[in-house]
Amino acid sequence: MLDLRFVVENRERVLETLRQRGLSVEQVLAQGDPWALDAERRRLLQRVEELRHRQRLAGEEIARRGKAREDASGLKAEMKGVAEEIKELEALLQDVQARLDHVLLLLPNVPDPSVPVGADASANQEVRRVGEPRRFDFTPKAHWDLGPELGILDFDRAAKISGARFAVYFEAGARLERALIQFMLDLHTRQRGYREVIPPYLVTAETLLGTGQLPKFEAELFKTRAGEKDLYLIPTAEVPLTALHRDEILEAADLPRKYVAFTPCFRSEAGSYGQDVRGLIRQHQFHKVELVKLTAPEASLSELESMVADAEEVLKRLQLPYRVIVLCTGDMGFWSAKTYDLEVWLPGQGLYREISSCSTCTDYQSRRSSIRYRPAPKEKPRFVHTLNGSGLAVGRTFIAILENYQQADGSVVIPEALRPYMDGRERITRGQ
RNA sequence: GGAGAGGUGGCCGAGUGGUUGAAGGCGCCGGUCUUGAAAACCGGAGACCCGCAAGGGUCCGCAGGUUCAAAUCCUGUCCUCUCCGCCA
Repeated sequence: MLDLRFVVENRERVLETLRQRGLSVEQVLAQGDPWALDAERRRLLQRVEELRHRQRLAGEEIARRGKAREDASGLKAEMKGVAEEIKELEALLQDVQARLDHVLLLLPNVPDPSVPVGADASANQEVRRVGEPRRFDFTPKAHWDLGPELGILDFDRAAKISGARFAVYFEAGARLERALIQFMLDLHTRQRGYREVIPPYLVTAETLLGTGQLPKFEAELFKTRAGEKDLYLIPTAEVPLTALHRDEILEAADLPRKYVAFTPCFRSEAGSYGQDVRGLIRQHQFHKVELVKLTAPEASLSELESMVADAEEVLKRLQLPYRVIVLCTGDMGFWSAKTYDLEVWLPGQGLYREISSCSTCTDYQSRRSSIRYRPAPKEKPRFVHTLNGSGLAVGRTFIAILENYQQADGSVVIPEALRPYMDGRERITRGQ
């Protein structure tokens, strides 16, 4: 969430952010006016603190008179009234605070000044293109044809077992998926300085509140129930990784903190009916290697650039053509201040498709989650900046390999970088 | 799942309802001593929030309750540990 003080002091900027993101100002303010609520909160708080101070002093006096065997009944009676007044004011305060918190959670992050302003994806800007799309002397197929034909992907049986938006991987398919995971983890841990983590895949509502998925995006999540307990399946490892240091104060020397995790991700994809229904593009369950960094505010933007480079390195080594896009204000995620997408070329579909998204969330998540660091000994703690990025989405990388490395006979050549992870195998062919 | 124990400052650990924001120890910081360090001795310091400051407020897992007053009493809840059962 945004800093209350920032909101109070930068009313125009906050309203502008809502507009730039294509959100309705009226609709958000209908949930509560943060400026009016804050004024009310201050008024109540001041009064409560004053009474509490009186109560404390009177307590000491009563104790003193008790020892000295003096009468304190009048003071006690008076304090009873004060205690009641405090209770009443606190109830009011709690209500105002709750309403204020509620609105604050619904305000999105303020975009970085370098982000292009625009209403939707059409205002996104291409930053660079890397690699040349290969020329085919035959018509390249889409992975949803290639995979089943090779016997390594089975959507029909997945539908039988679990319904739409699931896939079964067989043999070389399963092996390729596993090789990609291993390859990416090795790259990020050995050469890019990330610490490997296996986090929980089920998290509490509180954790999701900290990263921003709740309360606004509950529909996208799978919720589980076991007895009295509600837990959510993670939509991305960003959630547990960012939450690792919730309620902690880190040392400046510990920054940047860099984590990489391979996890399955679960998304309900509510509201995407009819979109990307074929193939692996949009599944309820998919694999991702996720990068997360906690940094000092000053380092945020440069760390974002280097994170994008980390994700790009995977594509470069797999020799997949891609482009880098900077998302405009209207297309960015709710809690992001700046986002780069990597889009890989998919010849079977003739388009560039998102395969990674790297963002800095500045202090939006760290404030919600209370993740701080101490700039120097004795100094006041400050909120860290949180960054996250896919490094990469494994399923979509799988797609890219199938489509980019397909041969006229329907086989798929395995990129050299992956061969060590597949027993030196060079090619996936039907029936092997 | 059953039975029990417990959650206090960076860590360990004491705490009779009222100068206890909290003894003591470890660790930490400063000093004495030493060529330097260690040891020893002396002194200092809880955290967070608001505030330029003075100062104020909050915090003994969390949330309620009793009371003039709660770390201390009551209720609920979460978590941890031990034993038993089950299980990858």
